[in-house]
Parts: sequence; C-alpha cells; structure tokens
Amino acid sequence: MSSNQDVNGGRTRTTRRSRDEGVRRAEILDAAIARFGRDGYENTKWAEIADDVGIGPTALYHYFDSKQHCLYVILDEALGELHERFDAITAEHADAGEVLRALCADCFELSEREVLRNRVLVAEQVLLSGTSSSQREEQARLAGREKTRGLELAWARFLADAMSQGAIPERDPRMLARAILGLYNSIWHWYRPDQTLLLPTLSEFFTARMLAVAGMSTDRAPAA
Amino acid sequence: MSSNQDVNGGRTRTTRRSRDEGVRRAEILDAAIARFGRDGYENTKWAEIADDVGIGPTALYHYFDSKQHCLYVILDEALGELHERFDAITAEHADAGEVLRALCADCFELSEREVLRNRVLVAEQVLLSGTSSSQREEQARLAGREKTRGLELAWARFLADAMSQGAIPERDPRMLARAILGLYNSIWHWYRPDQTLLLPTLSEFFTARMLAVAGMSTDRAPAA
DNA sequence: ACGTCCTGATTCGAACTCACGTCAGGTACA
DNA sequence: TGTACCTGACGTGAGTTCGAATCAGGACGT
Repeated sequence: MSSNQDVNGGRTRTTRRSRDEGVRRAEILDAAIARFGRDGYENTKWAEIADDVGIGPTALYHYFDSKQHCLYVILDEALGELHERFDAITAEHADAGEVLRALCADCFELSEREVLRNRVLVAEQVLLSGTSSSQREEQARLAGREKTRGLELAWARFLADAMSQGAIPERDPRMLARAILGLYNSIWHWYRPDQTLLLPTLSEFFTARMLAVAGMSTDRAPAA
Repeated sequence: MSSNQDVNGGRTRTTRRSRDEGVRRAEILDAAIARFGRDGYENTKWAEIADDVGIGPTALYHYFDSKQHCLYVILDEALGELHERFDAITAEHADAGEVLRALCADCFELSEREVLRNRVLVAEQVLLSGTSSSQREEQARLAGREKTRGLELAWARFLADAMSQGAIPERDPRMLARAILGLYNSIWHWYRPDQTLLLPTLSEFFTARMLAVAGMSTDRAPAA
C-alpha cells in the first residue's frame, strides 16, 4: 500500500504532544462530523465549528490547512476504518458466502458518530475529485481518493473470488462492487440517526437486498 | 397535486414574450447543466455560466433569483420528467412484471444532457433540505422536494401493487422503492458521459441488478 | 407614413455582504 | 529562548444588490 504516509496533517510524527495527545484536534473533528453530517458541508460555517470547540475561528488553522482539509481528513478516516473492517472480516471466515453475509451485516454496526460520518462521506465524496492548492490538503485528498479506489478494488477482488468459488453467479466484479457499495451508500443520503427507524431494522432489510444484488437471494421469486 | 403553480419563475403567465420565448433562459439552463454536471455545483462559478451564454454576471439575475434558484429549477425539471416517464410507462402495460422491466430499461434511455442532469440531481438533491430566503427560490425548492417525495411514493404504490399481483415477493414497499432508486441513482455518482463505458452496457448490467433488488431475479443462484 | 412618447425587457458597472483565509503578534509553559 | 496555542485586524473572492443605460415595440397625434 502507498498510504503509510502521514496524511492526517503532519501531527503524528512530531516528537512530543504538549500533554493531551491531540484532544483539541479530535474535538474539532467530532464537531465537524456532527455539523457536516447534520447540516451538510456547505451549509456549515467554518466558524461555527470553532464556536462548538470554544476557540476563535483562526485557531482552527493551527490544526487544519482549511475547511476542505478538515473534510478530507474526515473522509480519509472514514474510508480507512471501512477498509480495516473489510479486511478483518474477510480474514476471519473462509467460505465466501459467509464472508459476504458477514460483510453486509457489519455495515450496519455503527455508532451515531459513524452514521453521521457516513452521511458526510456519501454526500461529499465527489469533492475528492478536483485539485487543491495547499500541500497537506492535496495530500489528504489523494489519500482519500486512493482509499476509495482501494476499497472498491478489495470488494471487486473478493467478489471475483466468491464467483470462482461458486458462491455467487459470474458477473463483472468491478461493476458488481459498484452496485453493492452504491446501494449501501444510498442509504445515508436519506437516513438520519434521530429518526424512529432503527439500525437493526435497516440492517435486516438492506443486508438482504445487498445479497440479492450480488445474486445470493434468500427467497424464491417468480422468474421472468 | 399541489404543483400546478408557476414554479419556473413567473414567466409563463406574462402576456407576451418579447419575441423569442425564453431562449436565453433555456441557454442559461443548458450551460448550467453542463457546468454543474461536469464540475459540480460548488466548483462552478456563477459568473462562468454568464460567460458561456455571453452576458454579464448580473444579467443572470433577470432570469433567476440566485445561483441556487437556477439549480432548483434544474432539479425540478429533472424530477418532473422522471415522473412523467414513470407515469407513461405504468400506463402502457398491464402486467406488473412487464412494467417493472420496462421502467428499469427506460431509466437508461438518456441523452447526454439528461445524464449530466442526473449527475446534478444525485449530487445536489440534498440541497432541497434547508430553507431558502427568497420567495421564488423557496417555491422552487419546495416543488422539487415534493416531486422527490411524489416519485418515491409512486414507485412504492406500484411496487405494492406488483406484490399483491405476485410479481415480486412481499416487502415494505417504501423501503424497496428507496433501495431500487438508491441503486439507480448511485450510478450517476461515478458515471460520466465521456467514458468508454456506453449506456447500453450500463443498462444491461444495472437493469438486471435493479430487478434482483426487487426480488425478480433472472438467474438462479446458490441459496443460503 | 412618420416622429414623439412611453413602457417593459434586458443588460451592465460599481458597490456591498459574508465567509474563508492570512498575517503579525501575544500568552504560557518547558 | 523556543514552541504550542491562540487572537484581533485585515485581505480576498464569489455571490448578490442597486441604480442606471440600452433597446424593441406599441400608442398616438399629424
């Protein structure tokens, strides 16, 4: 992998954190996720996040190059954790069918913060295209871009393997990965954590639909 | 329906258009669709659209209240045409299975302009939340919001009907509508009209996946 | 037919708003 | 003294507002 670089903003390599290991930075990220996830990136004023944390707007630039840079770090973090979970699950099962079921189910084991972060991810992932000016910002952008691509490829590789195992029908694995991930991502365009609809309910419905897209239907239907 | 109001900007009721019935306005919409679809709404400068049409930036405000108002009109137009096509197809077949197949196939009969417009739609539909200041702008926003809801409800009604006909398995129709539309919409997040991938190829793959989500699979797969 | 007056559609340049970002510098703690 | 952290004053750029100029066409008296 090409992403062992320090992408989170040149903080992790500094010899010693003053006393509280980047808590401010984490506070800012949490506030940004909450605002971006609830109101959207564009509707959120950079200064509001400063207020949430209790510092002046200028102080934010001590931690991030720009509002966009902060967003890129959030996206990068989200994509990184998604990929980690993918790897963990593919490692712990052998049968492709089991893995696929476990992957789909795991997609809904989310804290409120993670739901919000998913909302940010699907709403603003498009901003990972189009170049940036600053150094660290461009670096974070490319890292996010690469992680998106990496996750998609990991899914495609897994699906191709599942096809050769006969767990799902043969199809273009890349397209199928896009279809499954697209169906999953579409949820966060409308789902909000404060709704009456709960995650287990969502999970029950959508894991089955995701498996159906893959061709592993759990029910029998009238054929064509 | 509540949308017989004049939402496109108070032009249609004026007694006489100078001589060319709103060609400028149409030019602006075309330029905006092209820019928004290619570069994204936020990355497009309002003044660039004015340049494309060959007028000064301020002249745009003769046709639209704001950049957002222009976007809302585009979204409204897109959603309106989608609903029209939905109605036309549901009217011309009787069997629910046939209708579903026809609906999915029709979703890919698109001109380049329509593809771009779909890109704008899926990328910026979230902006239909969150109130607006101006009068006409808020009106256009609500119209778009209502059309979104209407299209989703129309799909849900149709799917419920298909279930009672036995064409697809029984499930929550509202959720299923969101799943099918979500899978379809996800395409336009990554598909660009200038790619080597052609619409017929897309159609072949994704109509089958959409039908699979509905539970009308065309192939047999290893069951659970 | 022809010049005058009027109106509404369309356009523009200059100025304003507002949010993001920069700069020079201040405080506190090692 | 140096570094982390923070601030107030200021600059910038995109969107928007405002007042005024231009232009086409209708009404009207001659």
